[in-house]
Amino acid sequence: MKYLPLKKKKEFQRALKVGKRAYAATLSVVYFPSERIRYAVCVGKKYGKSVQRNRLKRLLREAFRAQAPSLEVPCTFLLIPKISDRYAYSAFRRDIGVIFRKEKLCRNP
RNA sequence: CGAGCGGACUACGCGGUCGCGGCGCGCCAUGUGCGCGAUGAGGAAAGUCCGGGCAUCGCAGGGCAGGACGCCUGAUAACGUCAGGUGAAGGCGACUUCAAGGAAAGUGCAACAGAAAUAGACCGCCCGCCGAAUCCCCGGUCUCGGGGUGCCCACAGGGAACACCUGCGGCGGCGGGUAAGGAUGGAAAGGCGAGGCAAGAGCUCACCGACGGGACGGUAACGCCCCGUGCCAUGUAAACCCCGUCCGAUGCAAGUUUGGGUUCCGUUCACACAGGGCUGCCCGUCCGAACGGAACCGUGAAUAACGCUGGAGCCCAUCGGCGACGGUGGGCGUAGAUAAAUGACCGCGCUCGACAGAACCCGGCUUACAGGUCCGGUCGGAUC
RNA sequence: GCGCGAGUCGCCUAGCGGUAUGGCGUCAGCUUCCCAAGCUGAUUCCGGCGGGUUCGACUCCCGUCUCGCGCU
Repeated sequence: MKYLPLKKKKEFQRALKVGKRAYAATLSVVYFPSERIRYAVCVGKKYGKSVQRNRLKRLLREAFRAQAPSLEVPCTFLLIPKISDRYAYSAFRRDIGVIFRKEKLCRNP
């Protein structure tokens, strides 16, 4: 099962317009229900140079991929990390799980 | 052994599980799919500072403007790059650094200090004349008037004399000569020594430097030697500029294909000198259309495909060359994304892992960088 | 990706080869019963950073850092 990325600028604008927002310590999430599980990460130039940005995107994708199988309701997600000096995989993975439970999107309470 | 110099290379490794990009093959039978296989960032991929390829502008032509470069010879597709030399500067040395043409083509600038700044004469030195020279104040304004200070000193000779005359010297004034010396400065009209002179001065001479000419060596920059000229001309051209060489513009968001069809309406400029393109301007040259709105069918539209990676390619051997590099032969197939691919976890090892992520492609430059490996010189110390 | 521009006092600026100008601010004094306003004086920058050219660089040249803008 693949998780599809969002690509077009219009899709991002639509998500930001209709989606619900949820927050955790290391990142924010915008989501709305859709037919399949889709996601994107938002990492602009303010997060650093290309090496730092690529590293951040890899960590977010890996954390999302680890938590996604527990989802019950298929949605489209935008992952927006908070700016920091150090980014950790374990913190992203934990906070994504926290948000899923808080928004009642997964089976295990 | 210590210190230092130059060059080349490398950029954590191995195993396992789950994932990512495009590619190939297979399957389910077309979707926003599944499986297998090999493959997948750099020495700087960076900054975008130069040079090219490639593409479009009809051709890429001439001139002006503008820009870049600047010792010589070579390498190269080209370069502001590289190699080998020359010169200058630094270092005991290995070696390093240098935008290194022209200042008698012209213009500009040179603060402060200093007597004087691109030329000059304040002091000084010397010669001549003078001692009612001269200096100060007020008025006037360029011919001056009034008031005050002031009739120099020492020595020698003549002389009755402290008068007066003469002489040497000092002090002061005026006129002239001079550019040796003078607190400065980045720079003071070649330097230094001797002769010469009233005092001085390339005025004269030796040496060094500079300039001009010639011979020799070198492809050349240049080196070296000889002869001549007493020497005139500060610095700055990364100030304007002059000389020589080179440069058409725009850049893959270039550009090509699809991006619809029919009907109607409107605007602009034309049927030769107006408009538009090539170019910032001129010459020259080319073109007949361009744009906007409405209705119906159709519709993925900053999209899709191409450009997009086989190229001045990389590696090895050999030959030519001091070298950059070139020739020949053999081998290799090596990212191609587009919200944009290398990660997470576990185990082991060690020196505990820096700077950092392709976006059309190459050649350089510059900048960032934890360490590690190899090679070749140098200096110092000790021992033999 | 490609092409441009700017960094001067705590803030905003001027100047563009000769040790940096003005305003706001801050501090002190005068004025007032006190405050504000006003007046007077003082304080503050060695020029984003590193080299080079020059006697001398904020200024000219090169490199670098940061910030900003344009092209779809």
